[in-house]
Amino acid sequence: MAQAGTVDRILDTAEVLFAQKGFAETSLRAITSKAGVNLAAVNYHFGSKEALIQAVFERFLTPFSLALDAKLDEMEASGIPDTPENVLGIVFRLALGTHPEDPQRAAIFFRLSGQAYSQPQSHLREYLHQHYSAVFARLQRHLQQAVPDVPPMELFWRVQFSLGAVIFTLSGMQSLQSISKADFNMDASTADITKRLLPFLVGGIQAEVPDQPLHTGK
Amino acid sequence: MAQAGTVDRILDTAEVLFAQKGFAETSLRAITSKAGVNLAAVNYHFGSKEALIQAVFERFLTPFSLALDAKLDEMEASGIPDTPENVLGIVFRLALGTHPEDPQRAAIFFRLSGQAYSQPQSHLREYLHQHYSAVFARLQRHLQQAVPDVPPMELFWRVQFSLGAVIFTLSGMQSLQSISKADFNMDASTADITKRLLPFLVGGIQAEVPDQPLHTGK
DNA sequence: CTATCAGCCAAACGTATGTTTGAAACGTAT
DNA sequence: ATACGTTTCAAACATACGTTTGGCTGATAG
Repeated sequence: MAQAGTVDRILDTAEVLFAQKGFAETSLRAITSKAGVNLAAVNYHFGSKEALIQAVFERFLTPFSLALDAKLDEMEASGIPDTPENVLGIVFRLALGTHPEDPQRAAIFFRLSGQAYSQPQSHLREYLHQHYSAVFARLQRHLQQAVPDVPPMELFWRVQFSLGAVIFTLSGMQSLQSISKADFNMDASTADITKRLLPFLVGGIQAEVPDQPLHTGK
Repeated sequence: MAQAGTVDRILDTAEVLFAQKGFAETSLRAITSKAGVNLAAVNYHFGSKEALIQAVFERFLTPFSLALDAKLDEMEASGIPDTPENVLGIVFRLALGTHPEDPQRAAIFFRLSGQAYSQPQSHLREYLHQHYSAVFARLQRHLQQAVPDVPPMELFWRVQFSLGAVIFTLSGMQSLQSISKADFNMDASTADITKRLLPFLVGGIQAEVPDQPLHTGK
């Protein structure tokens, strides 16, 4: 078994640098030198840079999706009603609270997700879809219960819109904060923005569907 | 003056490849060979790769922001009321209609914007902010008129959320479409998604602000 | 004590990148 | 036709990257 120190130091450093500068812009040399390990360690322990990236995501998403599954179990068992507020609240509290020891970790989580989604080459995207689409579908089913009047197709897109709002905002927070600071002289933490996000998303998800038929291609 | 052919062929090819694969992942050799021009042409006409990227954005955003400014003038002159639907409608119609000769161009526009925003190194972001923050602020002022009950700070974030929903969804449309096709057996064009986006964003922007004070530090 | 083997290390390898160079080709005004 | 400034071109340059190599280290088992 790999000695704990090296592998974890690589993962810790890589996730920070990937979140800060992106995958292509972060070299293995930057990671290893900052982590204080030898350059060859990455290929020795992970096999390749791409495998490193996947490992970083796996360490993030596996605990998250397990916890989300458990919370949804809990919700179903205790009869808490499916409202948009409840379903989205679970997700947000989990995203913010999965690593209570390090509040900045949540920001890294979102920035990494943003990087993954804007990555045009789809290797990583397919990997994520394969490993985590089940929990995602379950989430969407609960939301559908919450807003039965919204057609499933419409809801699918609204979930995508919500994902976009969340990931985009929280992954770009650093720069947005400087803008908001300049214009409003005020800070904003990840938790703050999340609180603002909730009513926005709820309002969007349960908005009335216009009854004029959408032009859906003949 | 530069010969029109070479410069435009480079810009045409670069914007497509940047949108498809990202900035770092697109080499000058890929651009120049696909464009049928010499490798050195990029550095000769633009100076550097980074300048090329900025030139691509300028060609996109300058006409867009000019047209948006004109439309807002028009709106103010003709006394059309500031409602979220009207303001957002103007933006969307413009984004979709600025290049009527090529409907795919709108998709490229959104993909490029997504690339720009997810780019963690802030050179491009600062450039965009410097050149286009004025129109952006004007847009936000109109929205503020539309929803006077939403505090300015709250509205600022809701605009960011909206931007995220738009850019994220439309820039990732290609892959999202394959998902939605698999789950719902249905296509979706940029125009379709835009139609779905509008009620979602309006619902989010004019959602009631929770009166419990936000935990803002302390 | 010695053999073993996973982990570590410095060094090198091959490749791809952005950029620069100097000469050729071109168009245009004299 | 000639001279001149601009544009194009093949080639080379320097650098950075991901990956591989072969030997070294140190703990563990026989």
